[in-house]
Formats: sequence, structure tokens, C-alpha cells
Amino acid sequence: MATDFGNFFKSAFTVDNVIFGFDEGDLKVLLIKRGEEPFMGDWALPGHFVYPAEDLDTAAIRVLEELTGLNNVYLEQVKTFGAVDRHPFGRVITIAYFSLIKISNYTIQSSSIALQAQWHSISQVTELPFDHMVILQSCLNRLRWLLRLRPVGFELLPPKFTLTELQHLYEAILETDLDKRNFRKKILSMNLIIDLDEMQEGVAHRPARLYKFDRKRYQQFLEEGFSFELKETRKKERISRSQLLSADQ
Amino acid sequence: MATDFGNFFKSAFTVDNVIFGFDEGDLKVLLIKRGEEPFMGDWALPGHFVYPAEDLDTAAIRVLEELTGLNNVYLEQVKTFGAVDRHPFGRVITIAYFSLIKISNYTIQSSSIALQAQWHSISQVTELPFDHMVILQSCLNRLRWLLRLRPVGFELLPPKFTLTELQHLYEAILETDLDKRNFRKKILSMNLIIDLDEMQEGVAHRPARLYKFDRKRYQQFLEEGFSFELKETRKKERISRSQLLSADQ
DNA sequence: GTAATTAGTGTACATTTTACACTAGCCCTT
DNA sequence: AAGGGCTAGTGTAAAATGTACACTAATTAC
Repeated sequence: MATDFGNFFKSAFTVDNVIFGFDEGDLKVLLIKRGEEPFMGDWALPGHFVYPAEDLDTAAIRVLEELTGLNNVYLEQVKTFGAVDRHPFGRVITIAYFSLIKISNYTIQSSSIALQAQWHSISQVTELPFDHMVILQSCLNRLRWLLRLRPVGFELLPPKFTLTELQHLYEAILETDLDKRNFRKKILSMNLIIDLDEMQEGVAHRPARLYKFDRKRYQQFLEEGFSFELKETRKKERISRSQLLSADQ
Repeated sequence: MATDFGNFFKSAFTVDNVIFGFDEGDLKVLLIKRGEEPFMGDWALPGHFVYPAEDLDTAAIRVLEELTGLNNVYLEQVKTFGAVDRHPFGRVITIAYFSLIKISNYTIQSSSIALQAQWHSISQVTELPFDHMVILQSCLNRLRWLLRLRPVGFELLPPKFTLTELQHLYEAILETDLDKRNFRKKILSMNLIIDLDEMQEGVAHRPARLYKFDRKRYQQFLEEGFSFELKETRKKERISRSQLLSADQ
């Protein structure tokens, strides 16, 4: 169980975390300015070595929390990257995670790493050190994939949101236009968001209704298990297969 | 770039490969009888250390080829497992792959490892060393998921197959019954299989037609890119979104 | 030639997806 | 307070897809 730290740079593993946020109608990713070689001073994905007595998920959670102060956020392992020459100093494989956070909850941490962190619009990130561009792209694909299948969009919005905001989020991430009426019909038919009977304030036009995600109801469905393929249909109260949800590992 | 082999057991990474096959109407997995401690003599997933100058995919391909003599098969990284105590001798994380092979092409290799390999029906594998049961389950979920979305079933069948065989494969993997007429309608409407105008031989009943997978046509669609969400529809010759295919990374 | 066995086929209905354009409500200006 | 500017909010019809369901056809074995 003992690990020789002196050999870390010869054969080691790290986690890299693609932290997505959504703001100003734009999908963003949190990057840090590297404080060490190689690529010191460049913007890169936040990552760190996995400690010897630390599980992979734990390491990813740690990196996220040190950077953002947030825990209990959506986090998922995506893929492991281990090309022989991906790190100039030795053989380092990295397990890529992505997480979804509400930028509104995010406050800059005082850790020296976190002070160097900044949100970047996805569309403007064109160059990253190591194989980080590939990792980013991979996580982005996964996010798009997931967004079609699961109600994860809510993770990126403040607790109260309007349907238009939600639609803009879908449009920004999927890079497509959606029909307003069809989008609302579909979202509402999921029965996973609750009308708060509150209105937007401080806008210079007709205010929109505010909604929140019905996390309890979603949990319930997850726990009951999806049984899409079964022939018998619980008539009411059933989330149909089409409704952005799907059974998965 | 140098790696200290003496430290391999202190902090190392391996690949484990879940090799699926299909035979006698049953989904199978290829297991090896371990020739070394720990768990010597137990059936386990085939795996191996990743060599210092070897990419992860390469390592997975190597393990597969040494065991089966096959290359150029469907192989995909699934997930990395790295619980601190998953290996009793030290910190070993493993990158899990799964591959799909045609059992009909499989011949036992003469390597000492391969001699100890055997196909096991998935349903009868109930206990495996390390966290291999979790890995197997994870790959199985991925396979099921994939089978709904992509035409990967063909990878498990001999080059010529009948529609009934294909249906049985879907039923076995998805653990569900499918309607014969609807299944055929759907499969044929994909236009991804070619009617060979040949008949089954040596069966004691009406012989079925033989088909083969139209790999070229599938490649073509992959290369053209899926553009499901676009509004304009190439009227004919288009694979619709519903047809077991989907855009993914 | 007949029994046994699997192959092969069509139709009607339900559900889901898609396309599409106008009215409603609030704020700000004048 | 009337009107302009802006975003919110709503319904319907047609097309595509999914689902349920039962009989005839072709071959072999006896």
C-alpha cells in the first residue's frame, strides 16, 4: 500500500477536472493559471496528483473543493488519458472528470491555486497545454450527450430560473436553436420542475415566471428504477422514455 | 520517461479487458484462470500492466491479441477503477476496456495465459476477484447502452447471420423480449444490413435468409457526421435519429 | 403426406415529434 | 396616459415513430 513519492514523476496518476458553469448565456469552463513547470503561466485545466491513500473520485472532489469551495455538486468520471508522451516530465496518466456548478454559488477561494482561477467561455478556449484540449472536448461531448438524456441542465442554473433561461442553456450547450413552444411543452411534461408562482424582478419587460427543479421527484424516479422497456404502462405519473431521461449505469 | 519497474507494485496501472462474445444464444465473457498471486487459480478478467512506453489503448489491444489472436475488433475504454484497497499488494488502478468479438473467429492461442482462458455465460459469473464484478457490471451496462444506440450487435455475430439470430442477440443482451415483426421492420429500415440472397443450410425447418452488416455504409454515415438536430432533412437515404444510432464522442 | 418447426409478413392505433405565429403583460418614454 | 419596445406565454395540425397483434410459407423428419 505504500507508495514511493520520489517516483511520482516517473509513473504517476492525476485527476483533471473540467468544471463547467453557465453565465451570460454562455457555457464556461474554469481554468487555472499554472504556477509551476511545465507550462508555467499558461491557462490549464485544474488537476492534481491522486494521493496514495485516496480514491479517484475523492481526489476529483478535493480538487474541485479547493478551487471553488463547493462540494456536493454533479461530478462524473469521463475518461482516462494516458498517451506515453502526454506529459513532458514522465509517464503520467490522468483521469478526467467533469463537474457542473452554479456560478452564482461560486466564490473565489483563498488557496493560492484558487486565486489564479478564472472562467473562460468555451468558445474562446482554443489552446491548452498537455492534451487538455482533447480532454475538454471529450468532457464537452459527454455533457452534450448527458443533457439530452438527463435533466442535468439544472445543475448549472441558479435555484430559481425562468424557462427562457433554461432554453438558452440548452441552446448554448447543444449549439442549436430550439422551438420555444415545443421546448416548454417537453420540459413541463417531464413534471420535474415546480412553478414557484413568483415572478422575475427588475427586468424592463414582462417578467417571467420562476421555477425550480424538483430534485426529490427526480430522486424518486432514480430509486424506483427506470423500467422503460416494460410493456405495461403506469398510466399517469410516468416519465416516458422520451422525456430527456434514460437508464444508464 | 523512465519508469522504475521495481516500484510497479507500489503505484501502478493496469488495463482489464471485458471480452464479450455471443454463442448458443448466450452472452459470454472470456475469463482467465489466474496463474499468480493474489487469487491464483481463480477465474478473473484478463488484464496486464501497462508498459512504460505503451499507450493505454495499445495495452488493451495487446492483452486482447495475446489472448485471442484477434486484432481490429471493437474495443472501447469504459471506466477507470482506483479504489485505494482494490488490490491487496499495493496501489493499482485499472483502466477497464470492453471488446466485442465473434466467437466463431476465436481460436485458442498458445501463450501460457491464453491456454487458461475460457468462455463463461454472463449469467453464471457471480463471483470474481478484486473489483472485477463491478468492472464486469459496468461494461455490461455500457454494452446494453451502446446496443440501443449503435449497430454494434454485428460485432458479436458471424459475418453471415439470420435476422432471428440478430434478434436473439438483442434479446439476450437487453434481457427483454422483442416483437419479431417490429424488430425486423426497424432493423431493415436502417438500411445497414445486406440481404445476401443465401439461405441457411442444414436446419430441420424452413431455412432463413442470410444477411451481412454493411460496414461501408455505416462508415460513410459516421464520416458524414450525424446531423440529427438540423431542421433540413435529406429526404431519402437518411438514417433517422430513431434508428438505433446516435451522435456521441 | 402429414406433423413439427421456424421464417416471414401487414395493418391499425397510440404516442411523440415537428412546424408554425400570434396575443399578453410589463416598463419606459414622451 | 398612450404608445413603443421588449420578452412571456400559448395551441393545433401533420408527420414520423413506436406498439400491439396472428396468420401463412417453406423446409425436414417421420
